[in-house]
Amino acid sequence: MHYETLIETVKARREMLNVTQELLADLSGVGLRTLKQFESGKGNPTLETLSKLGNALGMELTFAVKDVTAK
Amino acid sequence: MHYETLIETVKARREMLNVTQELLADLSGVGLRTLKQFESGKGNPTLETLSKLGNALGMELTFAVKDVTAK
DNA sequence: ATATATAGTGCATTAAAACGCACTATATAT
DNA sequence: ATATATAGTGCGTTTTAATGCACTATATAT
Repeated sequence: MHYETLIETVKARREMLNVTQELLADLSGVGLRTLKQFESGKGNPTLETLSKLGNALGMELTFAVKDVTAK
Repeated sequence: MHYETLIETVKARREMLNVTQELLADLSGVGLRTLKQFESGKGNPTLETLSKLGNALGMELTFAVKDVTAK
C-alpha cells in the first residue's frame, strides 16, 4: 500500500464517519498538528501514530508477505 | 496487528529467507542499529522504516477497516 | 578452548516526528 | 458581507527515531 493510498484511506474513513480532524485528534490522542501534517501528505508518521489513528477509526495495520499470485 | 506480532512477522520472514540483520540492513537501507532496536522490541519505527523493510522482504503494509464480522 | 558469526546494548549525535499556537485559506450558512 | 466551521501552514520547542561505534552475549564450528 503506497503512502498516498494510505493517506487517502484514512481521510476517506474519517470523512465517511463524519469526523473532523479536530475530533479525530481528540479521540485518537494524536496531536492535531500531527494529524494535519499526515493528511496533507507531509511527514512520516510513526507506528504509534498510525496505531492510535487506527484504534479511533476502527482500522487496523497489517504487515504481510506480498501476494505475487494475484495481479 | 499488534506490535509484537508485527515484529515477529518481520523476524520470521527474515529468518525464513536466511537473511541476517546485517544483510537486511544493507538490502533495505535501514541502519543496522535501527533494525536491531526494532526486532528487539524497542523503539517506534516510522512508516518509512517499515516500508523499507517491507520492500526488502517482499512484504507489504496495509491499513484497512477492521473486519468485525470474522472472529 | 577458541575463533567466528550473529544478535543485543550503552552511549552519543543528528535529523526529524510530535506538538502547540497563531495564522491563513476555503467553503458554507445566515 | 460576514460569521462559522474546517483544513492547511509557518514557526518554534521538546521529544525521540535513526544512526554509528564499540562493546557484550550467545551459539556454533573447529
